[in-house]
Amino acid sequence: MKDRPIQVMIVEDDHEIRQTLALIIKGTPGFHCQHTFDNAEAAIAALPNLLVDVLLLDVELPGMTGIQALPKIKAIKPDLDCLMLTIRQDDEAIFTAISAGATGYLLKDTAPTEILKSIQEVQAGGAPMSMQIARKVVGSFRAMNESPLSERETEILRLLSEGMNYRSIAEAIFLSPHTVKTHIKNIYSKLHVHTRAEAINKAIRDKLI
Amino acid sequence: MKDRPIQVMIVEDDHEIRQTLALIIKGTPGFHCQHTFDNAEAAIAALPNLLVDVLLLDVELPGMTGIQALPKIKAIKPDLDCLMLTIRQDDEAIFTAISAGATGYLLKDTAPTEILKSIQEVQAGGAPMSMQIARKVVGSFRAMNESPLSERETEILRLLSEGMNYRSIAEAIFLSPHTVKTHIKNIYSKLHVHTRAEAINKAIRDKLI
DNA sequence: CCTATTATACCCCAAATGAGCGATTTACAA
DNA sequence: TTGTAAATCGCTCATTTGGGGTATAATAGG
Repeated sequence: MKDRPIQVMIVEDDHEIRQTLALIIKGTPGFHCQHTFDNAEAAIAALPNLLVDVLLLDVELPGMTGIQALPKIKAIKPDLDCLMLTIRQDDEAIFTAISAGATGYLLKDTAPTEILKSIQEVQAGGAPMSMQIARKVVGSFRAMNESPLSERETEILRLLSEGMNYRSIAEAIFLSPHTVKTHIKNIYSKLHVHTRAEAINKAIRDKLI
Repeated sequence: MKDRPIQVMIVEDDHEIRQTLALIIKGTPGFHCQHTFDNAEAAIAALPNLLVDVLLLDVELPGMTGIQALPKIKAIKPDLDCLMLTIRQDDEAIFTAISAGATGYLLKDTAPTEILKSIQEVQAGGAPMSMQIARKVVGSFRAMNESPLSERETEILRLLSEGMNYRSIAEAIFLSPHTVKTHIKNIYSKLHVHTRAEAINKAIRDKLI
């Protein structure tokens, strides 16, 4: 890879934390930190002219938040690796950030040495997360709230989502079309929807099918 | 927490790897490893009577694979933390495993000390992943393949998925119902589907909406 | 034992859908 | 300049859908 130091940029409104991080990074061989900002707006304005490998970005910032800034930053430098720093472990914020392009997500109580390690890990193609965060991320892959639908209903809903009509479904599972219709009415009722479209939408998003 | 050693169980068909792991774990203070198996069937049969905190489970096993075994294991001990071991970084397998309840996912070339660390991390509520895996997991939150649909079409498809009919959509975005209908026909054509149900199904799964 | 749930089946009917044909305008790339 | 894609608007018509009912039998769960 490259032999030059890893250029780290910091966007963090807390003066104390910002300086501490910068000092630690600058004091570590192989790391450089020339650019620090206390707000997202200034960082975005300066970014186009800077050489940066890894960005430490606070989530809770005055004015534009880190979450809001992230898409704009990625628009300027799509390949920049962004590590989010946060005090809160807010599920929503985590997933929003990751969707917006954050590569890792660290809690602010993470030890400085861990943060340095995370920066290296990001450079090496990893996705460092505080372990609490990692579990949340992994957990969201399941989120298998047990279905309110019966097996039969789930089966019918799946066929429905594949574009089949009453008659086809009835033939596929050896029922009367009337019965299929009744099941579908019950499905709608259970999912609190009134159309096929809503039912499929909800079913997929809730991982029912 | 507990003061007793962490009880680790290993299911791994490669004799070499299994013994090595067991020796390392047994040789480390705070860790115990009394139960090792070379196939999933035997492990599942024995599991109900064993005291186990963490399971190291090989993905590639003869007979029942680790992936297939995982749901059965979780059915017996829902709170058991399972770390999957694999040589391949197969996207599908990773997500299947995580969905089935794997807590972490390690590549077999992970250093033994890292594996010990991962076991501790799992016990502490984390979700250890090899860094390549972590990036895959994080990456899958985006997976924003650019859409074949135009903006207008995407907008209409979204409204469609919310259960609106032609007329409602037309009113919502100030168009003639005829136009809405034409757009929807074009959507079907682009997605290669013939019904609303299929379109919504495909759109959600492909992250178009 | 009683009740809720599930799975099954039927009827009527207004409204919505999808297939099959059109069409014009704008805009941008080849 | 000639296409091509996108966005807009129009028609007809057979088929499908969803809401409103009702009803039976079997199987749970309390």
